[in-house]
Amino acid sequence: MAQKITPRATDYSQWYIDIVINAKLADYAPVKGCMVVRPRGYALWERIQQGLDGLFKATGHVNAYFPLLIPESFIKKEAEHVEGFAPELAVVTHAGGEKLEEPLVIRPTSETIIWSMYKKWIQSYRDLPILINQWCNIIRWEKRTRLFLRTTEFLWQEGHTAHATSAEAEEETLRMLGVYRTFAEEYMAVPVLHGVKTDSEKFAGAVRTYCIEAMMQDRKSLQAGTSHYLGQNFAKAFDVTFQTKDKTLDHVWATSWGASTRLIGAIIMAHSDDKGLVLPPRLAPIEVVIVPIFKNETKDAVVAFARKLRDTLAADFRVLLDEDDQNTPGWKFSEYELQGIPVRLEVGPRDMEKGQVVAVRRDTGEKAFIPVSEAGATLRALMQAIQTSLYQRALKFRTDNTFRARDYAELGKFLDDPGGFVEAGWCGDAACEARVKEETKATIRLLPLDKKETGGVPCVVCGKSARDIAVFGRAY
RNA sequence: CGGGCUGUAGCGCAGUUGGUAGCGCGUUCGGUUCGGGACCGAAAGGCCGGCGGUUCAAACCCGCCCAGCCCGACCA
Repeated sequence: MAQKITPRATDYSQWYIDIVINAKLADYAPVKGCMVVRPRGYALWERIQQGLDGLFKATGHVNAYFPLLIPESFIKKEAEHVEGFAPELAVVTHAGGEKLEEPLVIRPTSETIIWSMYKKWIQSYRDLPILINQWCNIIRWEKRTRLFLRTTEFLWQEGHTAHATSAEAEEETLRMLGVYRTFAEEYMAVPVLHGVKTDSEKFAGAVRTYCIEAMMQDRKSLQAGTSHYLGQNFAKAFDVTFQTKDKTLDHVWATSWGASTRLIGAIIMAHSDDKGLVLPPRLAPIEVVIVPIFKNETKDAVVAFARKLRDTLAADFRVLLDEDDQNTPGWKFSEYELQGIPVRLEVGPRDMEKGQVVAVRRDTGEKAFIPVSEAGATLRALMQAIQTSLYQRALKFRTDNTFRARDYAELGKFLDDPGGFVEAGWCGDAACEARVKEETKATIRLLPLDKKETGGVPCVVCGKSARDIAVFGRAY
């Protein structure tokens, strides 16, 4: 078979690539570091978009669109911002056959162009808050790329909000972090830690960066969403002020938050197995595939039966009926397992006689015979069970691979064997953080938001009293 | 951007001391099949990643470039 998935145990990286390519989620593009999102990958992205967009709208946000091209001078206005992004910028220097007066940066993120506009739109506290999100593509020139996880161009959403007070902006930052957390856990079935980044890991231009982090099956961490409290940094850089209720002038307070097609990588690496993709029902573009099983003489009857079943289910489920008579049922079973469709229904002559169908779960392989009359209700329950089970399994995996290190030697030991998240005391000094990174390749993924008491433990590196319990891990 | 591996039919690979390329799967056509990746027969499919060099002659030797993967440095 041409379609062969390298087992996870043999080569995890190759397994991931094999899934993406063989499940036809994406393919390599002619330009280095770029990928084509194929229809099956894009359908998944559309499900993600719908889910997130619904949550954004429910929290009062609206969508808009800002340009791809940003004057180079804009990027340079916020000192930290330019320093952070300079190495990964793609810049247009020529257009219309002429050299441009001012080079145009292809957006790596849109804070600058958006805040240049907010300056025009905001005069009074009455203009606030502004709660805008945009869905778009961005370009960051990456040295080392991986399908969905890190590509030169990628799709994402970026929310940019403007507020009258610091407290309001802080509240918004945390609200959106909560939205990401809800989405990851309830839609993607991926449990996440939520917390704040250390200064060395925070967004260039932010006061504070919050994030959600998920553990993949190789025990590495994947940052799945970020929410930034920007303070007045961009308002000051773009001179965006407003008149307050008590007639004073103040700079506007800001947030920004984003999640990208990387979420697809998270879903793949959290749930899939050596047979292929495993998708959470809530986000699966197709929830149920019906595979009719027939011989020439039984084909008409079985297909008619299957079509009726499909038409019944179509009202409540995203369902596909595969009537193809060239591939064998066995071939189809493998193919749809590779594609990650949560439930397969097999219907053959024997089932038809008994008025039943065979339901097979993608996640466990478990088979059940269910009466056709109860198919809808049973499927509904099955989807819920799969969704819950995927989450619980991922949560157990994370719990089983989260450790508490008492000293530096233990930190290194846990990171190497078996790997995973390691909680340890941290004094807050960047030097201690840097030493861990240098010597173990692990970073502080976050400082948990639901703060754990340090209990008087020392910093795992220097031994001074710890300010926080930090979560260390190797990351994508 | 450094170190390593790889690049030959759509995919996976073979190709001897340099002599203009082969296997499996897939594809197309015909037929038989069909409850876990079916079988028989026939056929199509190649600028050997690209450019340059050595040679009477290069998939093979040399140089440069490009791409992919892995390991580092940098990042969603």
